[in-house]
Amino acid sequence: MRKNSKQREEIRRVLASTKTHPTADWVYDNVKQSFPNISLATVYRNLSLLVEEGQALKLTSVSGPDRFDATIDVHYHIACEKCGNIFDVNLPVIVGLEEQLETLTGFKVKSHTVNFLGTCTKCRNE
Amino acid sequence: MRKNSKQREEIRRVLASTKTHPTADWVYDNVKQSFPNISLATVYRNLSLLVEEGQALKLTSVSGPDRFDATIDVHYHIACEKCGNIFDVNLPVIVGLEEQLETLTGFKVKSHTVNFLGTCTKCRNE
DNA sequence: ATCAAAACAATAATAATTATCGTTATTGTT
DNA sequence: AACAATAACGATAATTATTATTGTTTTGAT
Repeated sequence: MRKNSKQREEIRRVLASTKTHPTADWVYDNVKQSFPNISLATVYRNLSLLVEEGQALKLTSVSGPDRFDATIDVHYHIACEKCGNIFDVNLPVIVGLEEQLETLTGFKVKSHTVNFLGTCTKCRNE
Repeated sequence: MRKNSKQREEIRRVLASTKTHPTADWVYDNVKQSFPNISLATVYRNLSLLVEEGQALKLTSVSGPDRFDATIDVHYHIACEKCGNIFDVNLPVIVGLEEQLETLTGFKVKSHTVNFLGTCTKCRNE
């Protein structure tokens, strides 16, 4: 049976407070403000729990640590090669893709992600 | 100035010989047949070089080590949650997406990937 | 209030990848 | 063909990211 904890609540809050798709380490640093003794392992443990429960997404990039996202409704991402930041993309979600793929392949398709790579507006002007 | 090496040539050959999107370790094991003394670091080093030169792609999955792909023309992937394998998807590449995104965001867009997650036909029937 | 189990902090362990370093191989130049 | 410069090598240490372990504390159902 799942039990609540102050720490998990705060991790959830910190993650939900940003759109920067932070790493576990970033969450750790921020949760420290209210829980100075929290352990990084606790942050990893709870981020995994949140992902497991469908309350957060784990993103994965070509290099660097995993990132987490409290926005769980389907949306796409673009990563900036230069600054490494990941941004949400406002494109409408492509519909019918998954069904098309199921018909085509016989797979059971659960989800899909679309990831763009490029240079963000800020980095272009530097 | 880049110099050739027998090892790099063999790594390239082994990677091109499969459609399984292997890990560095798998490539290492296979290259060992012709170069028993090769070092894993050499495999990593050369896979990175191939990626850098645009002769291979580095894929990234939600869990587990990075995977490499000698097929560089744009195509999409589907990962099986159960067996962990990654397969090529025969869907036509979506055109115009990147341009649309550039207009929308001011980003310079270089590439995009589409990754499906699901259960492959084989694992469904087990 | 009791008590089992869940969660914690601290930290060791593991997995994946990259860096270092002394040696070997490749390649342009004599 | 021999030479010199340096890229690449193999062995291995170091680093990074994440997960597992362990003894203690907190939670929540009874």
